[in-house]
Parts: sequence; C-alpha cells; structure tokens
Amino acid sequence: MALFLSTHINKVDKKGRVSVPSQFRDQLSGEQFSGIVLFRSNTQPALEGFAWSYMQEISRRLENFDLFSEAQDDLAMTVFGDSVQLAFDGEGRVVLPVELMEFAGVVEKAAFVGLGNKFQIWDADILARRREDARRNVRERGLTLPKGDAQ
Amino acid sequence: MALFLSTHINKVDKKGRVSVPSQFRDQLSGEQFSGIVLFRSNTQPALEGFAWSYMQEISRRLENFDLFSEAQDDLAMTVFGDSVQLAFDGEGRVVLPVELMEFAGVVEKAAFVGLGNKFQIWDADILARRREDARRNVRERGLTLPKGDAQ
DNA sequence: CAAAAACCCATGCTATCCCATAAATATCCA
DNA sequence: TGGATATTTATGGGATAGCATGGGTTTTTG
Repeated sequence: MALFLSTHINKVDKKGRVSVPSQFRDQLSGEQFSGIVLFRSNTQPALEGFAWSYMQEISRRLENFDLFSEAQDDLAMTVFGDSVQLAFDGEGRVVLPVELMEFAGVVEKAAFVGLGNKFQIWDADILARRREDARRNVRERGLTLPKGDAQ
Repeated sequence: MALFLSTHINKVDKKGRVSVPSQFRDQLSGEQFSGIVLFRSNTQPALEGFAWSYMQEISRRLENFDLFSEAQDDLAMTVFGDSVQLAFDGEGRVVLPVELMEFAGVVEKAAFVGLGNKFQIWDADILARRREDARRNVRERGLTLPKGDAQ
C-alpha cells in the first residue's frame, strides 16, 4: 500500500507537464499502471491523487452494490466518470489536463501534498495562503484537540 | 479485470462509426472477443458497455434469482436478449446500431463514461445534465462506499 | 445484383518518447 | 572529515509515433 508523505512543489511547464515527486513515484513502483489517477476534490480547490490499485479497491467495493442500482450508478458516475488516469513519461512526469488545472487554480507551481494513501495537488500560492489562514484560525480561536479524540 | 476510468468524448461519423477510447481498448486487450458488448440501460437514456468476459459475471448474478422466475426472465431478456457485440475495426472503432443511437439520443458526440468494471455511452449534451443529478444524489443522500470512503 | 458491412489507406493533431542540461543529492576516497 | 566525483531529479525542447477521424474499395450477404 502506497504511503504519501510531505509536501513537494514542482514547476508546471508550458506543455502542462509536471514532475511527480520521486518519493511519490517510489511508492507507486509496484503498480500495474505506471502513473496516477486524479479527480476533483468535492470540498476544496484541489485535485485528489490515487494509485491505480486504489481505484481497483474502490471498484471492488462498488461490487457490493446491486448491478444497475441507482446508488451504484450515482457513485460510479461521480467517482470514476470524473477521474482521469495520467501515465508517467520517461522522466516521471504527467501532463495535467487544462480543465483540472483551472479547477485547482494551478498556474505555475504545483504542490503535491502527501496525505497517507492519497495525495492532493494544489496551486502552491493558494496552498500557502490556505495554510496561513488555518494557522491564524487555530491561534486566534485557541483551537486545541480534545483529549482522547481520534480526530 | 478491466477497470474503466474517466470520460472520453468522440465523434460519430456518418457511417455510425466511433472510436472506442484507447484507454478503454487497453483494458480490453486480454479479451477473447476483440470488441465490446452493449445494451440499453433500464433506467437511463444511455447504453451499458461491458467486456465480453464480464457478461459471464452478469450471468452468474442472475443465478441468484429463482430459476424460471419472472424477475429472472425479465432481466435476462433486457440484458442478454437486447445486447449486441460490436467488434473493433482495424482502427479501434465500432459501428453503433441506429436503434441504440436513437435510444441514447446520440447525435454527433458520444461520451464514453468509465464506471469501474463497466462503462456507459451517452450523448455528450445529455450527459452533462445527468452528471449534475448524480452529484446531487451522492451529496443529498450521503452515499458512501462500504468500509471507508473513497474521498 | 444491390445494399451493407468489413477492410484498407491517408492525414492532421496531439501525446508520448527521446535526448540534453542544470541542480540537487548521494557516494567515495584520500 | 572534507572535498571531489558520480548519481539521481527536475526541467526544457525537438522528434516521433499513435490516435481520432475521414473516405474509398473490396467483400460479404440477402
């Protein structure tokens, strides 16, 4: 199982290519499909990234729904129909489709954020501001983690 | 097992031919039958697309019904009786039968939507609306995948 | 024999491949 | 340990192959 950690910022060239961080690529080395799967985040201006095998796992879970059921179709349509698979080139890059770049507001620098078994791609500037806001909120409101809470 | 991802929009020429997306063809490369199986959706103005081998899985699932039951006969009738197998030509295209094109309202642009182990073919314009519905359904009904969420 | 289906070839576009360079990191050896 | 050398990354750009598309020609088949 892949484990994505840390944040890496890489440049997007004029062809829309961007290097996937080598640490991430190492995590994906055993995959049948040499590349990544992306789709739009439902909650943030960012892209969600997965390993091909993770999509197989999701597909397997969908098998638990009745074939042709409305629930299965709705889920599959939003999860699979909205995704894109991007293969690595010889140098470990992928080309980001323009629609996805626009969705996430990616201009020049793409930030790869490791989140365990998935990762996110942000525009580097947007992410920096987002993090600043989060920090300020925590400070100003004195947010802390309740003891004993898993969250 | 084939895994169909993403949405590809291809043009239908005046002979009724349309290119099956190469990513989909790759998923079908191991099949005995070099082509796809199509039939009308029971619930939507769309065509259901499968790999030849997956029809066996559908057959297996039909076994769960009582033999000779009305429900089994009805399903078998709409799935197997209504299905067509379309072979690829040398360029990876299939010819969409006019009845199926009319059923799905396909005019000029056919949208191939990957849904995991199956895919659907929509008229590109109609699909845009359907996608809105699917998103809303997932959101309002709080649909998630069993044992952990894909998000 | 006629209509339709399958087959074959041509083309523009785009994605992919391939090579080159620079920067960063790692490795080696005195 | 420090400095020199090798290796891996990230990046850039030109060449190439594959894909989607179109149209013609042959081969079925009713």
